[in-house]
Amino acid sequence: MIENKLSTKEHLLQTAGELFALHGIEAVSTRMIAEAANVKLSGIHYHYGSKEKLYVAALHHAMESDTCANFSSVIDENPALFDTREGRAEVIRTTVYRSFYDHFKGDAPVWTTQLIIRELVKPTSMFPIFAETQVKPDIEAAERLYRATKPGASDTEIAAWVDILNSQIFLYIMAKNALEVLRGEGTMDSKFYQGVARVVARAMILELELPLPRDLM
Amino acid sequence: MIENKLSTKEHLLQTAGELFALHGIEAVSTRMIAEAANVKLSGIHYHYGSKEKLYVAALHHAMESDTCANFSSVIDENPALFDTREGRAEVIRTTVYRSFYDHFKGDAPVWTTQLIIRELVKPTSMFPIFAETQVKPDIEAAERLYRATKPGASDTEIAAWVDILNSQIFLYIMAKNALEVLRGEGTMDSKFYQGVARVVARAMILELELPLPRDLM
DNA sequence: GTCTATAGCATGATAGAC
DNA sequence: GTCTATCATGCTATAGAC
Repeated sequence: MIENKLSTKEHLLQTAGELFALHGIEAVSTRMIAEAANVKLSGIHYHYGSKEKLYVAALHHAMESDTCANFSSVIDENPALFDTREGRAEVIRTTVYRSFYDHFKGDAPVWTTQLIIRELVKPTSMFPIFAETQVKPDIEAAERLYRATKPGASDTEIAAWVDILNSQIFLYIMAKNALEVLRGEGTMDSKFYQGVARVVARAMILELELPLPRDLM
Repeated sequence: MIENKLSTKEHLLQTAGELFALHGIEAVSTRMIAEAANVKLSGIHYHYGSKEKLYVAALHHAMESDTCANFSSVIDENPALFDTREGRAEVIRTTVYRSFYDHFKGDAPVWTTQLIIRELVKPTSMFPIFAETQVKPDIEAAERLYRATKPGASDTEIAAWVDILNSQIFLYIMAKNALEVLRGEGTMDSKFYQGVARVVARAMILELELPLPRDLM
């Protein structure tokens, strides 16, 4: 494959990104990255200057290539759904199902989303950018959706409601290993996440007192 | 205060436990611990042998002194509630409210529970003990509760349902700093957690199609 | 751009006096 | 039990030949 020939710099970014996502920035040494990428240690500093700049570059790349669904993107796709109670329930169902699918599709976990999620545990200087471009639009869309049904809802109420979805994705990404030990090896498969999406969608729709779509009854 | 005079060994355990809970084991050096505890570096190795053994001792202490409510403890306290639909809804409400209260009470976050939660992200050799003594009883109690209402429920369905509660606690402990940046400094207070408990309890009760207690309507 | 060599520092752990 | 060294190792980063 001719396309497989990444430049040394791109190759380093990919390799480092995977390692950072898997173990966290502090647990990954430049020597580990160099060995995994089959590049000499000094190559990292030649191409990126420092370990931290390499991390920033990897996170930047991850944020740019992230296309996971959220309330904002689903509503933008079909704004008319917003106008009826049935439509808003459908928005919730679609957002939940697509979120789980996008985060956990395929056998290999997507390192780009893992890396982004890690910013929540130990925010770096990049976190404000992530918050502004990715998180804020999602939260604002969810607020509009919630208040379209319950106009007097408080910020706390809405935050807690959105976090039903976000926290579960966060848990399954951050604690995947432990949960597999707990519930059995190989149990965290795509069928599991599909079942989870169903329960989460039901819970969020019912909490907002919207009508359940037929396939969730 | 005479009672305040902990032995050097106990004092080290407390100090190290707080630091491990706050920053994670890898980000805390033995020198940091020694300085914070006002003990010489060699004292750590004299009393505990190694950094890892100190961590194990701190985690062991945390697990022993953990008394956070869960489905198992709430049901044991009043088994009669199990028999009616209204009672089971009450069990859920109580478990959710107490869980949030126990994990986030007071101004100072409880380092013992934080330390335990961290085992989920990077499980150590202690994790199987934690899973067996703390997690399994809770999960089994939740399974009985769920199947008492929906006898044909799958393991996945129940796991997803229990994780509505567990994941939210996990998120608020692991990502507290980031969420405060996102939602405003000082917004993650006890009033916030109370509001969250209400939403989570409503969602879990409604998802299981049980009747809402009056104060959650 | 890629290599070898090494500087400069922080880490976990130990030895031995008191 | 507590102190002051000190060791061995691994880390990030740099210098300079090719």
